[in-house]
Amino acid sequence: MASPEHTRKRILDAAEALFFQQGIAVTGVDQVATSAGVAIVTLYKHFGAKDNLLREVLSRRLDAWTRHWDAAIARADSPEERLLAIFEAVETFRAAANPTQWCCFLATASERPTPEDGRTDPVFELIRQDTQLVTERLAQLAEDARCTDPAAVASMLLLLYNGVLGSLLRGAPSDPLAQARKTARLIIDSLAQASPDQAKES
Amino acid sequence: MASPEHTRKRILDAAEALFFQQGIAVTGVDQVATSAGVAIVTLYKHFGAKDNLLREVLSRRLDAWTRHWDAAIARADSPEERLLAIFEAVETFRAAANPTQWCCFLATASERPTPEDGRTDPVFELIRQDTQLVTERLAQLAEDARCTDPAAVASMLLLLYNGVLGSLLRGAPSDPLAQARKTARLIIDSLAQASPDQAKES
DNA sequence: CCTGCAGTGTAACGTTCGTTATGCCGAAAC
DNA sequence: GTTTCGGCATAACGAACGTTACACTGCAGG
Repeated sequence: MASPEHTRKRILDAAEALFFQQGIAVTGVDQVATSAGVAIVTLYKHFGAKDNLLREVLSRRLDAWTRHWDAAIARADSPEERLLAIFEAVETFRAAANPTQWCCFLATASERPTPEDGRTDPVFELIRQDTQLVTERLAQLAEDARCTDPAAVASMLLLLYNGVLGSLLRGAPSDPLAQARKTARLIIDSLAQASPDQAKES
Repeated sequence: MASPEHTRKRILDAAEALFFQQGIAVTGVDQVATSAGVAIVTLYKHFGAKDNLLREVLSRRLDAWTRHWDAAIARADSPEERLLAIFEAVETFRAAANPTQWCCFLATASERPTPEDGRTDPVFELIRQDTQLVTERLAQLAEDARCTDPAAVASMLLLLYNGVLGSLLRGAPSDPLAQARKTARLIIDSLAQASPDQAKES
């Protein structure tokens, strides 16, 4: 009934849920173990330290998020829809995975001291990877959509994406994904094949 | 050299900076006291408990934010500009106050367990007040601007506002305020006195 | 049968944290 | 000159936390 990987997964699931529903620092290791139905010793056999556990949770999360976004892009059938796929991905991802308050990476960044220059923190490295993934992908998708100003479109969509995540945490607006999709369509329609004169301004 | 109120303010300033640059739970009371240049005993004489300190920091922050927003609205000279004033307020507020990573209220919500129904947490009450302030004000301003769908405009602007805050935390896009202003203008121009047919969809 | 593995329970250690008690100092007020 | 007030230093307590050690159980495979 308990293969090592299954135990591992249970611990990761419990940690993900607790860390990002109530906060990382405020969640004790024993609470994670109890919620996963394992002994504290078992948790430490698997992960060694709380920070490693957090790192593996975030790493798994980054993989899952990438796959969901990949799938959403693959389902879309036009460059414009592929730009909007990020919001589809948020929806399917939240439906499939352990529902957390909002974004695990931003939540971690929020309650963790930024490492002083020179120091390299593997957890912050994952946060950086997440930001890099979203930034570069949106830039690429905006280019593929032949926008007149791809960089501007990418920036605005990243702003909307961050807005969706922040809105999930705040609880308002209540339907951030719908609002983001509407706004994104507005942006794309205005800056995609729009007349070049109104695309020039700052 | 040290009036009681001055000492109080120094403690609040230090707490605000530390809490929201590196996280609340991760910041010890002694660290706040040291940073403020006061003794731990003095801090407890003034606030009694860490949670009260946090509450007063947030309360002061809500007041200051309200005032900055008021001023930005007063400076604007058209209904559309008054809708956009929230982004001006973010800018002047961040320039004037202790610069924090992002939004104190969302940061607090992120690392704090949501109180179970029935329980009433004064800190969460302040978070709720912040959300209520932003929501209601944007709705009112959208009405004043005679938008065809004021509720939709208010929701989108709240999404953008949350996007600005989240982007500040993420560090990308690098100029969230500029992106938000551009996007907001797009929204307002499209849904303000726009032709009623395209305002009906979804 | 015995070896090895995955997991459990208990207990403990060292640290940090929030909080409080005690006693002292310096300056302003009467 | 003494009282009062705001603040400081030290020390301590109890609780919680991250972490580890030790001894035990149950099960699979040779």
